[in-house]
Amino acid sequence: MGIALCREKGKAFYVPVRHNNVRNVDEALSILKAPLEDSSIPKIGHNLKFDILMLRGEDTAVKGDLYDTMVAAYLLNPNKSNHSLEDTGIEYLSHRKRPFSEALGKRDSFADVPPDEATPYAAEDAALAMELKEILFKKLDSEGLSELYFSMEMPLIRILADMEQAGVLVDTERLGELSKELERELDLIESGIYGISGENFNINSPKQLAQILFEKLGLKPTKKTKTGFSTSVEVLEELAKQHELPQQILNYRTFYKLKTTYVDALPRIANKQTGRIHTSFNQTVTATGRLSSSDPNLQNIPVRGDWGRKIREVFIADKDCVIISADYSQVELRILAHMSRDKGLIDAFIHDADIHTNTAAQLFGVANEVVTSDMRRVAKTVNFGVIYGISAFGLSESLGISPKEAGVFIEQYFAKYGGVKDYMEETIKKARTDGYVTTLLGRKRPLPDINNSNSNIRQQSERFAINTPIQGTAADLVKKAMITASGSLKQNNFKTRMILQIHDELVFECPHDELNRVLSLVKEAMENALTLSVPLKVDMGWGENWAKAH
DNA sequence: GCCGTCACG
DNA sequence: ACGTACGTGACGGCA
Repeated sequence: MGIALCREKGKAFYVPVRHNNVRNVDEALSILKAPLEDSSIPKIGHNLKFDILMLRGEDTAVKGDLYDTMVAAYLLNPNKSNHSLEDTGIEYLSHRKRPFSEALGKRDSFADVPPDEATPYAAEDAALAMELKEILFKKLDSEGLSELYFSMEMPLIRILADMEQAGVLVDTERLGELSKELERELDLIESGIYGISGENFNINSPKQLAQILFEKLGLKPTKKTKTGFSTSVEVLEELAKQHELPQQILNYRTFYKLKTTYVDALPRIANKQTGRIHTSFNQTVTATGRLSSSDPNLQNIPVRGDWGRKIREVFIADKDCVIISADYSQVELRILAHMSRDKGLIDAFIHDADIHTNTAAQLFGVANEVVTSDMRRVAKTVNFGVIYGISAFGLSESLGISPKEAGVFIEQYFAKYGGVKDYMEETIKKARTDGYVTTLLGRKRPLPDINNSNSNIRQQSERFAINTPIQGTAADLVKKAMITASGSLKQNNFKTRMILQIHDELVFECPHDELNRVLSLVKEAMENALTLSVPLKVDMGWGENWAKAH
């Protein structure tokens, strides 16, 4: 690896750091350390979080303003699936850059690329980033996205680097025990399945499973996929009413998923010395402004059921520390209340009502006191549906009723929440004229198909138009809370580290003696991240592991 | 490399 | 008649 530098357009250099077969690398780094740590010198680069983390490994801080062309390109169009330097160069400069894979050739690491080959490649990177910076940051300005970049996304870069570097401690020994437990469980279920089926087959093959279910046993398929008959949860749950096999398949799938994706995968990734897992928090992936997490994804760790608890118990705090979890209560519905200005919804949140019970009372025309759990379940699904850009079909699918019946619920909802109805119509109308939608803090998502003549495609964009301002504003809010919280932790010289973000939840690792002060600091940062027309509510918990913090 | 499936918010 | 809930990432199977 190394650092590519660019002093002026067209003139760039490559400084090898830890590059194989190059001597004087420490000398190279020592020359660079001063300017890198000089906070009056801005730093330009594509994916600066990577460089920051790499240089931290060389005991070098990167100070000063960060002009990250990857993050800039993302804000300009979050719909794009990748914002690589290659693609961004082509899009904004028609500059066809030599791809990284080509420079790498058959070698495993860039550090093995001979310096006389690595230099022109890396220098091109640096020069391109420098050229892109001029264009992209002018464009951010003209698109009204500069404020969002400089006050939110830029500070976030270092915070995400901190979180990735901190990592999260896992009890690898306990994961080993859980793996054995799951192994035994799976063996048992597997034999049972073969017994019922009368033959051995690959349970993980949807194709072979479909053959057994729908041909051998003659069960009636209820749903199709592109490739054949579906064997998904909904289908198997339906089939379970007629035959004992589908339920066993479901049990098998659940345990298999937990074992392969979490229990067996996590210890492989954990640092052998420290036992900590270091995810990547991706800042330029989602269309709505959320973060994503990968390698491993720590935003989809199981939480439901006994096994969810067992798995979250392995995410533990270091010696003399506790895990703190702080999550926003109903944040998206509160944002909907604020943005729609719907009187009933705002009123419910001001009085801290149980929002789903409240909605149920409205939908079924009864008093809150007589709302049944079934009515509440329906209302909860409707509330989710509203945020997703509700459709009769979608609601009918998730409630297991006819689209006609679902349509009645939707009509009833809009009759009671007229503000939400008007807001949605206005949002779609504005999206049609503008060609994009925005969040409360001005994040944009272009909707190129909002006027498409194909109604399916157009309606999909209409759902994006409804959902993105809500989901995206929630993302803005959490990011702002992260910046405030991490700033306060730093200012007070706390040892507490923010270690995870799961969309509406922040997780901290906190020494015992800081606990009370950190609890109030975090709550303050999160509940006051934005001032809305409804209060923001944060639930907090703490304990020796992530399960107990909930 | 895509598909189906399923873990999370 | 068509095909639809929003946003992700990882796994195994299969071509």
